[in-house]
Amino acid sequence: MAVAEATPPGRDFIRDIVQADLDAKRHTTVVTRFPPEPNGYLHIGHAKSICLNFGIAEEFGGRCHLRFDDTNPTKEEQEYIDAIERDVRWLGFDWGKHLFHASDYFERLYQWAEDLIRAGKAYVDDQSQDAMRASRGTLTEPGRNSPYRERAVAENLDLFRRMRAGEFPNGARVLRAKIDMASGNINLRDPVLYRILHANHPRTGTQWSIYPSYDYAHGQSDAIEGITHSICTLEFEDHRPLYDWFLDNIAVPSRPHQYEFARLNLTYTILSKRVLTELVRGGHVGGWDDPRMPTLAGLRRRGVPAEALRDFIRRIGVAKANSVVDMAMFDHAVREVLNKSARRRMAVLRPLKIVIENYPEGQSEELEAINHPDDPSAGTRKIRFGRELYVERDDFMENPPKKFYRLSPGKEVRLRYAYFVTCREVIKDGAGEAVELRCTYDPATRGGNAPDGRKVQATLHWVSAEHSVASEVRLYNPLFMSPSPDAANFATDINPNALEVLADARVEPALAQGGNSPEAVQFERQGYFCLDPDSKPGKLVFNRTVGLRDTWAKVSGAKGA
RNA sequence: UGGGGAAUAGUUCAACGGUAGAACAGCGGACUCUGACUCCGUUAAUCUAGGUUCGAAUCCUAGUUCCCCAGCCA
Repeated sequence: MAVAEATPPGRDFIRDIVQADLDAKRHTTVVTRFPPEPNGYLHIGHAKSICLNFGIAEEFGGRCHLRFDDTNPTKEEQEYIDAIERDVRWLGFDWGKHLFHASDYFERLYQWAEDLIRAGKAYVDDQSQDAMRASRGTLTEPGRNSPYRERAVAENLDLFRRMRAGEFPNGARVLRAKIDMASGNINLRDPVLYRILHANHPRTGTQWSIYPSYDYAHGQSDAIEGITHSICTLEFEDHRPLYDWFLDNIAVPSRPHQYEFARLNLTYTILSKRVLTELVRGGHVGGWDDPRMPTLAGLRRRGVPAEALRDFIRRIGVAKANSVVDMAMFDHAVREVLNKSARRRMAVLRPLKIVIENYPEGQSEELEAINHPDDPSAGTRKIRFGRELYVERDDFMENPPKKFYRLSPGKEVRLRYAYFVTCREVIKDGAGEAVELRCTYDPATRGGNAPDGRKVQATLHWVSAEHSVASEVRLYNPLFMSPSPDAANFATDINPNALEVLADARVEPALAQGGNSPEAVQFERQGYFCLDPDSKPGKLVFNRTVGLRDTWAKVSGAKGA
């Protein structure tokens, strides 16, 4: 069961159908299923399907099954099975005892295939794959009947049993449904029900040497489980007549119906298992859980809360029109959740040293900082102030443009929770790069307010040079440079700056306490971050989940940091 | 040129013969010890052409554009 959503679930055409079926008493309970093939990791596109299927079951008081569509042992692995279960749970859904596999039904599917043969509705075809392709016809021309199409029932039965017994090599024969080689719908041109595959199946081992096709297995599996609404993506729309054909020609225990919706697409993102697999295998990313990946594992490691993902899915709705959702929509959903929950901390990503000349050497003091501006119960913490500090390099400009509110020579700003400071002098290296600022502070502004009421334009985050902790910070940008990347040429579109490693960041000591808790934090004025599992006791690694909205970056035309 | 789908603000989704609305993005402003958050305001759409109707995004006709299908993948 998912945690309660802050906002009610949306309405969509599928929920309307479910409601109508319930109203018309066509069903008493709703049963849906999420049917992943364990040949890769789940991604954000699957999250849409998961939220739809589990969400509907929950809202209408029904149930949702997790069913592995494991009909192709040449592509499926146990690692993926485990990852899928982990990811669905993390997303916030529970299938209870309703965990199934298409392979649970192999024997029944096989018997039904024999039934079809006996009824003269299926036959064993000896044609080569090429010959079959050639006789299938084209989009505009009908196909031709196989020379084996009128084989006697007894011979079909014998050959099919021998296929099962493993007497023939891979590809030697297939079992096909006898439907209509002239159909305008190519799925109905005598589709393959079984192919010979001498392969080791993650669950059934070498017990089988023939495996059912997706089309043959899916609807019947639905029927066995009593699925009422079998929800899938648009590309299966023209498989529906075949889905129905099997259910109409086999003595199935229930009669499910298939409905199709448009899959999710996101700007700057490719959601194709083939491409994601290649990204991993080709070493373009660190793994399936690389935070640059749109996988649930990657998003989780990046720090995206499951709640934000669910909320995002709810916002984008469900329809039948192909669409591409703006990544900004996703970022917004993430920020919305994190803004409410994340504790505030200070961290300097690209440090620039400042020395407070009128602050006593060898001295430091504690100041109080609040942990969450909108949640007093989050409490406060102490932060250390001293003579030598770090501020963000981007917060200083020697020759600032008009609207630059931050530090520049002669300018006074506030250091958050601390004092007003004024930049007096810029120390540069040989290349003319500022390496240190000499500043003064006003002791009367302790805590951040001036008794004389004078204002400053900016408040900067900072850390103590002595007390802060050196850390690594990893910033993430879109994996692809193009807003609509082409899956066929993805390699040339990979963004070389998708991962930016900041090796010399300095974070306030509070971030080094509390061990490796994955809790999300906000680095003030920067974004939301979480601890990466690469962190070690002496070396913390933070991932930027998403940056804060940055109006200044837009105004200044700076590239997104 | 066969079969199956889809077209509404920049984007995603509503409106189910009766005032075209929301969210995100954008723009302007208020507030602010985060150029964040929050709040206020605002720009902006029915693929085209006919028809039916008192009234059409919705129904009809004809077009246009886009997506999917010729795996022994799912």
